[in-house]
Amino acid sequence: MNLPALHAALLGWFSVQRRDLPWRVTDEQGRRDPYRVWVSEVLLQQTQVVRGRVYFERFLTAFPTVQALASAPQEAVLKAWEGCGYYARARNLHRAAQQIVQSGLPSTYEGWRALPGVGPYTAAAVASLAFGEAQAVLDGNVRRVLSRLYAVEEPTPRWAQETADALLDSDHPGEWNEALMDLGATICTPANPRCAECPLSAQCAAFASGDPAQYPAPKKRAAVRQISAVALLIGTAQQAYLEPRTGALLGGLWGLPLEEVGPDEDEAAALLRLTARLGAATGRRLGTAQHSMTHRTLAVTVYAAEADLPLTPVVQRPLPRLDHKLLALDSADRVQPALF
DNA sequence: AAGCCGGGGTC
DNA sequence: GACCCAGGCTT
Repeated sequence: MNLPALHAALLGWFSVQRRDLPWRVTDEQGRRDPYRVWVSEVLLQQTQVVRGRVYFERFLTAFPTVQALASAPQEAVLKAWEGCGYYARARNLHRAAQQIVQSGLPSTYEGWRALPGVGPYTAAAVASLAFGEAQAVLDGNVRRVLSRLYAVEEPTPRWAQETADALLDSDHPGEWNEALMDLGATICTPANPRCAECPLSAQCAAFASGDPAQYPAPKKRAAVRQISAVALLIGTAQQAYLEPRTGALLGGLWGLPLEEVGPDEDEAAALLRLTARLGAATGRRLGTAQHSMTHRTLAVTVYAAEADLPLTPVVQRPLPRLDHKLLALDSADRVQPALF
């Protein structure tokens, strides 16, 4: 591989085709705010740029500085993250902000890597983009570009990182990293890559093979589980009894009280468990909502219920999309006597 | 190394 | 429905 030619080709393309993104703004000296870079990188973990962009604006408005983030309640941080998924990212971001206020802002790869929620990718991205350190990022885009460049169908993590390290333009590490990712996102796409517009096609083994899209081979994925559950709406879609969710799944968020329908169980049994736990009286059936997550498909049936429990305004709590769907079953066709 | 963690875009 | 997305943490 001719490295100088590779660097010149990609950086030349990037100088013209780079995407204009809010976390790429620089000051008069051409420096970026490390806080903005860090927030954007965490937001973009397993999240596409178009969506990350919306949440970035929302998040930076709520927490313009690392001090503002550190001093906010965790629930406010999760509220700004509501609907974005992978909520451990928000909890870790919050914890890391508090560590930064205590111990100072890291300026090296190793320093960033030590913070919660900052892995090899994010540490390399912040170190190179905000501090000019020569660290190569390896994300899904880079993995795919390298897989094609060398026609390696099943790149191991080790091979991919070593190859990314070897190709890095140490004189322009931040630019190089972003250029490689932009190429993967806009030209070297998973399906139907636009090789005719690619600045690296002349050096690309997958292009030479005639079927670049076969690289890399698809990853094997875990089977999706089907889950049924029942939930109670005590109150209204605007003002309801909500429970905090704990554990890995949706931890830190709130939602309607919910019970899973066991494999050898009918819905009535789960409903009985739920009403017994809360001392609630079941009302009418409001409907069933379907919700799919990466690893499971949920069918949740919601019942109206009465109980002597505190109601809180829904807008005050961070709720996952699932619970917004459940609340939407309390639809306009339901008469709300309190309003009349 | 493999599972788990959301939600949505795209083909 | 399959596959993916500027991944990281836990086991």
